[in-house]
Amino acid sequence: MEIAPELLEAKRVEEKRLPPLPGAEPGKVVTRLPPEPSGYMHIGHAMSGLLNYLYAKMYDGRIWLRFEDTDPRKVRLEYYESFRRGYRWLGIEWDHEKNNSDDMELFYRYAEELIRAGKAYVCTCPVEKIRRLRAQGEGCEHRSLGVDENLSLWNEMLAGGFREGEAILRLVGDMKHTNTTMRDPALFRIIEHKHPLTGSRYRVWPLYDFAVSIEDYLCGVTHVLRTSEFALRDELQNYIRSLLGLNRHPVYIEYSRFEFKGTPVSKRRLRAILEAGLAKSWDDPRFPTIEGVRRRGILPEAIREFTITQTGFSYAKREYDWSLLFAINRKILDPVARRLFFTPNPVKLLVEGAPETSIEAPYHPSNKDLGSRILRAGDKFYISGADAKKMKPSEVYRLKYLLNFRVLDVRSDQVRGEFLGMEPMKDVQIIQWVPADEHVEVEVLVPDVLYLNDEINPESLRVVRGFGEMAVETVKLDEIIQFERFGFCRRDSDNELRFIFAHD
RNA sequence: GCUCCGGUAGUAUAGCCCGGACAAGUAUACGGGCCUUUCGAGCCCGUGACCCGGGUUCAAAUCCCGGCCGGAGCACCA
Repeated sequence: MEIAPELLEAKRVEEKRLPPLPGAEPGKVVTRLPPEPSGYMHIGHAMSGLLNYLYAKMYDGRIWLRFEDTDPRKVRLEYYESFRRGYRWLGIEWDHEKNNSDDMELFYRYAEELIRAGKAYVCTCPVEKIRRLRAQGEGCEHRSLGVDENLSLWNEMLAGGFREGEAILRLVGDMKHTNTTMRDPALFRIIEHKHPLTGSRYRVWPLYDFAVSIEDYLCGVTHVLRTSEFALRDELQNYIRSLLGLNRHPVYIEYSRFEFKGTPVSKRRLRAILEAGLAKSWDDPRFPTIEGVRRRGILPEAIREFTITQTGFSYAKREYDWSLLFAINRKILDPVARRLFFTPNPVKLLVEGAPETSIEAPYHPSNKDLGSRILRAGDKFYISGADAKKMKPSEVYRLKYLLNFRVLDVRSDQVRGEFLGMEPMKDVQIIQWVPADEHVEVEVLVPDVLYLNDEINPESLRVVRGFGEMAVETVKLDEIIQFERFGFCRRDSDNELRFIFAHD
């Protein structure tokens, strides 16, 4: 029985679904993308963002893009854009956008409300003392200050009466709580540093838990999908909201970070690579940054499918093998990528008796829409050095689409053979080639993992040079093609024939 | 150190809540075969896992206890 292939395909896609979201009602789900614009977006952000987006979509809900930008010292304008660009590239469409720094006045009002309710106090202890006391589970003398006194201290903070580090606003929590985040956490601190969006207008900045609690309420967020380092904060954030009468809490789902073997996402370790001179920029194809991953030829659809099929809400540490992502990428690429000839480390080949001719070669073995090109040939060629090296006299090979030849002799700089005919022969090794007088120089960057066994891999980027057939010039910037028997490569430069190897 | 949370093949996961058709499913990787004018794709076959020990039960990957290992948090970062 014949089954229409498109039905099979539909079934395949149908099966790839995220597990149901607890407590989700169609049409009512609201999620959020909460990047901190303090670095370039990387693949971990991408997968986490995708999860939030996909669930919003799955339940016909809405999603916010909300920048968690309340540490002026870390935040930079270019990073906001990095995230917007990254999300867009992934096909994530957000319904609303805002910054936490938009709501400073509101945060101040809520702070005052907390102080008036006797639930927050200004603490002027030195940091070390605060840390020590929190560890010991004991409060300091400021905890018992009166509301009026706290109010005037708070206003003094806002007015600039304290310098950075001299005073913070703290929540009245529970100094004995086993969840240490509940032990009178800091709500606001003073930062004397220009913010890229608000300039010098504010000097008292809310901390994460305070800003997030309020923003998640304001945005009507129903589901928070985030990595596990936040797990202990659910309780705190719910508590802050309830003190403020904001009694609608999201469902929290936490999971371990998404990391790839040999490819750290930590800024510290990536910077070490940069400082060691092993990479020049954050968009290096070996980097897990979105730009790096994109340059490497990974498709957004692949990341999307990967997130849906290979991901789970596991707390256990995980380290994905790149091959898992490559396999998906390859399956997407295979039916649409043009096939071209490339001869790395080329060696000359002379086929005695080969006629002057030209052949038409399809760009794809089965996808005819991709068209074909004409290759002209005489008796002189270049073939891949690796192929030449394997050849032994009397062996028979076929230059793909062109002719068969028998090896006469093999030297390090040239292989000589005799022409055996044009028609394909059975059980003959087929190799790629370019005409000796009609080819272009091609350079392929081959990225590998940055770290091997926890140490910097000094050979994480290889450069392969060789000759490509003339049609390589028709490959557009960003187009991903397959150099036959070499691998899928993306053109990385507009004016040079420089490619980046994705995977085989 | 303290507090949480985990541990299913090399890797990533399904199953665990509600114990039984799980002699553990899938993907990837690996091995073999078929197909193919690519060492790619596709198709077929195969190797490979419930951290350890005890307990509960007719029955445990699933429940309980202990151990070991791993992760996260213990910020005036997010």
